[in-house]
Amino acid sequence: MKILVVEDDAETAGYVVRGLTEAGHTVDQATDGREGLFLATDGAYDVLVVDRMLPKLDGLGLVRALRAAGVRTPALFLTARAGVGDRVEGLEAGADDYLGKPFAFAELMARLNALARRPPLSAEPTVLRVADLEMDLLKRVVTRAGQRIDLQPREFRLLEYLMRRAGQVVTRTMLLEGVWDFHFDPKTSVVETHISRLRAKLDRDGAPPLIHTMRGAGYCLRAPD
Amino acid sequence: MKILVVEDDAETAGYVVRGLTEAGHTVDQATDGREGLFLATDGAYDVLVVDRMLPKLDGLGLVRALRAAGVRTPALFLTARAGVGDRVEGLEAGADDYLGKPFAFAELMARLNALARRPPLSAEPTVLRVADLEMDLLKRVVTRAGQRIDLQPREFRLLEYLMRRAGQVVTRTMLLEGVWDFHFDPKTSVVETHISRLRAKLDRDGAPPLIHTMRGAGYCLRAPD
DNA sequence: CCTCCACCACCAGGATCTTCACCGCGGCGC
DNA sequence: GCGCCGCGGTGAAGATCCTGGTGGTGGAGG
Repeated sequence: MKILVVEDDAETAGYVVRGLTEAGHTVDQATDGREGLFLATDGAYDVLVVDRMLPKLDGLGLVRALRAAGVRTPALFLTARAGVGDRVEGLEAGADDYLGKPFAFAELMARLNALARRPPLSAEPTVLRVADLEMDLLKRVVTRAGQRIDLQPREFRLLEYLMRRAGQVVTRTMLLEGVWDFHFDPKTSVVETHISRLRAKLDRDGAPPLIHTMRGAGYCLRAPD
Repeated sequence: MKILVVEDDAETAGYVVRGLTEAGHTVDQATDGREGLFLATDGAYDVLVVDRMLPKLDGLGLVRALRAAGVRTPALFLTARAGVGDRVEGLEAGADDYLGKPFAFAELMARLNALARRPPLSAEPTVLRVADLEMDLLKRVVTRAGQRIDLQPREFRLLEYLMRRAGQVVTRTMLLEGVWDFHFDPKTSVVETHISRLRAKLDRDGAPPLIHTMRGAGYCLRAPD
């Protein structure tokens, strides 16, 4: 899930961003309304978390502008007080939900899931499987043929990305964006390096390789025939 | 299904009773603890819905009295506050589940079904166990390999949280929220400090470590392989 | 055979975790 | 009230571990 957090208060922002990141989401951050609007207009987010009061352009204006631009990404407002008046105003502007500060992170998460129309925890697949490779997202444990494999955070993220797109070709650019949050080409072989490390761990004792190189295109995780 | 609702607030009571009746259940009602106890003692109910705060005899006392009288009908507490402290208190008294107000009727229904379906013997576990580590919630006693370990209140809370989620990764954010009731990032190493203290007590005489660091993710309480 | 791309061993910088000493606050006994 | 004591939070120092960059090697494809 890709989330944009627009919040000027560094403390709140940090807390939210950290929590969302820990929960395995990709998070971008903006500290004022103008920047938020700029980022949000590309529409690549699943959901927005927007502070009601912001420098340059406040939350209300931001969402109104977004809607006017035809962006329908659901937005949740963070607000000091969530009185009825505020709520109406916010909903008219095109917000989808409200959360008063201070709030419990768990509640934020639940509401975001609801907004993004994701089934809450229960239905969320907690285990990814490709051939004899398993990844348990809750336990953060990966096994191949029942054998435990431990991965570094980045390796884990990389493998998760690949497993969620098993059978598809995944380009280097996709990986840089999805796993590294790089929106540019670092001109180094970070990706290759990590693919290499991952292979070394996955195919340890002569197991058939799962990660296939698509020369000139990218990589593909697929069960061997 | 036969259900007893003990609730003094007429509005909430009406809401719950109507919903349950419409769902095809037989519902009795009491408006204070004394009356509730009187009705519940005949044990003819499948499940009880009990407000935490009641005139005459509060929910805690009611359930305690019932259990003392040998009635094991599962009980669900409705409560304004559902903090960890309250929960522990409630569990000690013999409640089986908690639901904070305000609540969705669907959730109440789901929880009641779960409670009623539960084999009566296995009431909410009063003892948590992970490998050779045991925590008795009633006695507030923790032992490792039979050896008593005493913990400070906060350490106890932390360990309880971890044990209830044994095998899963628990993020720092989850801990701050669930154990400290912090809804923000304190930007200090409170969590780490207490994890450290807990480890020191748990793994005293060279016992294999139970708390595993998931670098970049959080911690995980798990039996060693 | 040549070129380009992919692979991987190695390293240093830095992020993250661990531990420790210290201190404040509140409870308790006097 | 007063002072002691113990719990629990703070912050910094040090250990540990990750990770991205570099560059040489090897193999695929033309």
